Amino acid sequence: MGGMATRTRRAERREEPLSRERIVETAVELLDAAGEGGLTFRALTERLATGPGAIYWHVANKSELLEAATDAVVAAALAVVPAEPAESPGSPGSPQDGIRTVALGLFDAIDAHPWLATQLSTQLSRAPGGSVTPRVLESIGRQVCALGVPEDGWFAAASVLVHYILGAAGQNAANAVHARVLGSGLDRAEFFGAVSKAWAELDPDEYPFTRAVAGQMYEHDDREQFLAGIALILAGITAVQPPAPA
Amino acid sequence: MGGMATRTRRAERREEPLSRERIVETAVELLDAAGEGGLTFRALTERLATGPGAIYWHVANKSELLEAATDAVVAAALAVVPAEPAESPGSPGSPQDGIRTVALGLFDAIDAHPWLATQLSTQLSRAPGGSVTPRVLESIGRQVCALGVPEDGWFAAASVLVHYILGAAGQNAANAVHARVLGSGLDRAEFFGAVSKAWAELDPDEYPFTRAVAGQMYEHDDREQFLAGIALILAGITAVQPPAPA
DNA sequence: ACCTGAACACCGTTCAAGT
DNA sequence: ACCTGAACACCGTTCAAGT
Repeated sequence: MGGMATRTRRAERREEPLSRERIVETAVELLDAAGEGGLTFRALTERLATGPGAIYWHVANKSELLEAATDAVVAAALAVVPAEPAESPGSPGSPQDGIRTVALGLFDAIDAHPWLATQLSTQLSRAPGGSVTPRVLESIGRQVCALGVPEDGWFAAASVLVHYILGAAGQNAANAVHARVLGSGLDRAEFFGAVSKAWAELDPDEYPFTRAVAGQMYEHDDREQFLAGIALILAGITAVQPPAPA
Repeated sequence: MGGMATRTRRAERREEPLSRERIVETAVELLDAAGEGGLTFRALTERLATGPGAIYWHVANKSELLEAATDAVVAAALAVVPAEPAESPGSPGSPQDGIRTVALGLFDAIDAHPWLATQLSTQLSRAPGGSVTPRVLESIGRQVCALGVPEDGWFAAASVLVHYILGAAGQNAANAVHARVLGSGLDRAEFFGAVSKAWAELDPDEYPFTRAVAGQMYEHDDREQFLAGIALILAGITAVQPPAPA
């Protein structure tokens, strides 16, 4: 919607009136910048140049604000994946591709907003009346259906997928944060070196598996590893319920 | 270690000197009683009849205390499962049984201590130097090995299992807490009724899967549902890597 | 070495008062 | 209807001082 005079736009981002939307937007910025501890009513009031009362006029409390922030980011992340998986027969995407797309969409969203991991897990459990649980459930549920899983297997398949995606993506994001915090340059190597070292010092009799897997854990590409887990689950889904006959 | 005189035991639980162990023990009690919000240095000092400084002498800060509490409970939960899965050829437990045992052990521990779910997820990501990550990883890793999975598949298999177990158990525990809070009597039905109702009111075009799965979600036994997910994963593990030839 | 307890900086939330 | 900002109750943590 172009304006004719650039002058009238001088108000820029200043003084647009406070709104729930603007508050949520600012909350996301604070969370991105400093994690869960960065979202504070003081920081919010400073950034929005108001008092706490103004915020409480638009938002009930902090947890509602967190829920709204989570929902906004998740909705944006899932908006990219097409609603109808592989609609036409000749279309390029298999249901498996659909699941990978949704999974990677959430993986990347959590990578970009590490606070999402904790928040999503929390809200999947609490606040079932909220909008974020149905959103996530629906987006992967559709792909599960498209896979031809019979109805009584829907819940198990969706559960395993959701919990794995959230858990693995959360761990990846946390690792990335650690690496970032430790310094710049060879962050990643340093961080993983520290972990490997700690684990290598474990008692070989008590922790043989952990020691053996320590290297494997960080050697490969994150997304590749993540997708290996998805592949395992997909194999399980189709093994439990043989694919529908053509 | 029997004492001869019962009189000398009169000190009972009173006035045993403050120790890190006693602090952690009390922390677990507070967490069990009132969840994560129940663990406070004020509550701790009151219960232990000291000042905050005394606690800080034995414990560095709150997050170290949380980690210690988590480790204590997890260690106790995993102590029941035998270290060596199906050692002798004729022994009753298959590797699959071993995995189910570990999974249910964690499931029950989280059910008994709902705060464990969040804590475990957090500590699996952060604090890789801690003791709880190796403990969990090792206990299910051994079973994965026993399953005959080749070494390059260890990480994926263990990842999927750990994340599913923690996620699903956490959700179950949260549901149980909600039901408990809502009242007594037909708690569970009421709580799930509320969720079902909220979901039934979703737009049928936008949320067909969520609506369809809502009933399925709460109809069946929790543990049975949980084990269905485990079965799916086990199928995936053996499908990706065919069982070793006899 | 171990404990006391006042004090500090900070948090979410409320509310009478303004416009 | 929407915003201000002082005030409240509570939090984790510190530290000089005791024993």
